[in-house]
Amino acid sequence: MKKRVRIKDIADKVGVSTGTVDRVLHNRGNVAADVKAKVLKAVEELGYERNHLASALAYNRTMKVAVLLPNPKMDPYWTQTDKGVLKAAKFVQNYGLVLDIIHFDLFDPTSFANCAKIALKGKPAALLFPPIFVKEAKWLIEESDKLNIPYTMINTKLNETNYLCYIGQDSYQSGILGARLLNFGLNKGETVCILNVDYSTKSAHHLLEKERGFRKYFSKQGNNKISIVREDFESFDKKNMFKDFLSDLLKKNPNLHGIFVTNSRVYKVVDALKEITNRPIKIVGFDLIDANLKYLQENKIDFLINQNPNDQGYLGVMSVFKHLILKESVEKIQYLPLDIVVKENVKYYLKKQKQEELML
Amino acid sequence: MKKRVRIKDIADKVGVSTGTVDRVLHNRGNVAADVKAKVLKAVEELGYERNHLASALAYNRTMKVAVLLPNPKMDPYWTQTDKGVLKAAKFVQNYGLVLDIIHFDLFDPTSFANCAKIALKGKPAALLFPPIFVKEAKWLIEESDKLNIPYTMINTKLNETNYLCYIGQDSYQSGILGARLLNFGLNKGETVCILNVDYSTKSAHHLLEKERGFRKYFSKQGNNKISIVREDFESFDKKNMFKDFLSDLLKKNPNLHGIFVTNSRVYKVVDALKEITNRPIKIVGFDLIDANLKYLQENKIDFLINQNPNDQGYLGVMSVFKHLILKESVEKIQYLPLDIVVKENVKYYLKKQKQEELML
DNA sequence: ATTTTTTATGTGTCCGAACACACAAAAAAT
DNA sequence: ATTTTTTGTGTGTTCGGACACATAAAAAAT
Repeated sequence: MKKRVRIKDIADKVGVSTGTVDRVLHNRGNVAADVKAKVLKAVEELGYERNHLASALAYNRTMKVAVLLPNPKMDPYWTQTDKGVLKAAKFVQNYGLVLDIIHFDLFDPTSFANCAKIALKGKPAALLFPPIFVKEAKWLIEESDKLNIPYTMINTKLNETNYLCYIGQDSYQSGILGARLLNFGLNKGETVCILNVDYSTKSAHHLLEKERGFRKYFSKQGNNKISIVREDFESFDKKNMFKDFLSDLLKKNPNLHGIFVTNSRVYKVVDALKEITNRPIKIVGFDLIDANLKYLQENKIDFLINQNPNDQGYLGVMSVFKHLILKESVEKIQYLPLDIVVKENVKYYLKKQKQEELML
Repeated sequence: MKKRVRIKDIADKVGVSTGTVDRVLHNRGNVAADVKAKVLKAVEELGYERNHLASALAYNRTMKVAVLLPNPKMDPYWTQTDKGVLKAAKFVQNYGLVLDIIHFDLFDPTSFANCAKIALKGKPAALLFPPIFVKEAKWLIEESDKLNIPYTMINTKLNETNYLCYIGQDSYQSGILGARLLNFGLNKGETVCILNVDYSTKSAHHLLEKERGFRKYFSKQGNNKISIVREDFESFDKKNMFKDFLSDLLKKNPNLHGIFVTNSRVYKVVDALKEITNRPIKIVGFDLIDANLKYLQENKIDFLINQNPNDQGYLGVMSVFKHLILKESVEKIQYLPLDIVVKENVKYYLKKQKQEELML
């Protein structure tokens, strides 16, 4: 196995100094056209590839990347994303990328706006944030465009913006997937329910997309094998009310044998159901939170769909890394994988979530 | 965000030279006990972490890792593993790990033995191989133990060996998973078939484990809801024979509504079935090969279970990297994730297979 | 024709860590 | 007490690449 080609090797071959090769490689100018051509040819012929390690070492300056995230203490979902960011941070710091992680209040647009200002004040080389608050995010995007700072958006996509990369969940597709799984388990003539619980405006878009996907799947099948009902329940903490609500639902739909819970609150559904009926009902929900995992183990939840928010953070940072350090092109839209999780394979995904350590 | 602590920083704090700190960090000896203690304390206090980039750069020697793999041209499965290895190779070469990839003939033990000899002759710092041929592999293992060369095994585990790490598929668990999926789709009184096709001794162990897991799942359920039959078909290329075989199977089992194909030949089952019956039969098989993917898209295969052989190669190399370069401990047994793949989420896994590029 | 400016190229230092070498002080052998 | 050996410590060079600086050659301005 031949050893790696260095700048020096190219310089020797062409008969110039390393400085000149360096100028060519970085397009610093001040190189005669013919020499430049010769160098480029040698680069090609020898198959030169930059040594990113030495490069990062010599470059010896840290680029700052401002990362805006909701305070991880406020929400388990964002805790995960935060962890993913932190893990990536450790990796990229070797290459001189320093993350400036700024936490804002998930429920306060003003807090986001303030943090955005702070972020920009630090003169970052790139930005990473979820544009949860549209108005405030648009301001940030405008400023970034003016200052020519690339930004990666996660979680929520704002169209008609000039982002480097978007990383997030594919809600529509996850709805389709949920339908697919329930359809596999249900028989002709049975009814399935799309259940939105703890409905809030912030998640409304995602939930609607899931419903749209869900319905799309069945309409595509075209056989009317299964009928669909949709129900929302908002004031969710009132457990008794919820039980009544579900009892009512079951009474009205005697053939209801499947429930698609559009978010992570699926455990609450199981909680309530087991006290009011023993009708076999197949249940599909989202997210590997502890309460859900417990019921998954007990076979009370059939499938959990997982879109690891950890990855969202990790990949977000990596997109910036690829752009800034490796200077490679970045795929503009990256949807998180939709993992189908059952009791029998859950351990692999939990391990991944806990460690995700294979890459340093 | 504070900048990284260097060896120099420690040296300054303790009042010694960088050489001394270096000696402490590498346990090179020749350091006074009290000085060593002080250095260690400073390391702790300042939170020093080695800069792997600079370290690899300065170390400036390549360690060779011999990788024994079946010739990738002979088998799509091993093509994948090979790719995973190659990808990891590119990553680790920056750190001075050079892979010496040696291909042997998948069907020839002598070839493996010869390649093993070649591998050892190169005086590698570590070994990576699938111990497919037990006798020959044991010889290699003995030699490695004598020479004190660490080795990682992939694909097949040889017990009572002193391996650094084993990475492979969890066949038993994948059998359980297959049962779980079919059980979800089948109704009381229906029959399911475990079908081994293209049975060969080399894969016998894996197939038996899958069957064991499959049966275990149903016996655990304990409700006798589903009855199980097991069938083998060996001379598989004879398509007409296979059709007759399947026709016969269907006739004998009028309630057969599920088939668990224990390997990647599931597409052949679909091929044959569609010409002899229109009975609805739910089908679960393995591996994301093109022929299977086609039927997955057409809803003729319900689930494919995927254990990315790519990962096997990648993680195998990384285990050696972690051990040799990062000097971190390595998890001894790493089973590959069991991905449940349906038409609706297949694209994520294909993408992963094609690129798997997030980490350089 | 001479001076000034621009363009092209080479040289040297640095990044953080690894390790060879030099050398003093301490310990052991004479 | 002197010489030899061992032990402890500091210095200097190196890895591959980035970039500041120096300088020579060519082009432009006077």
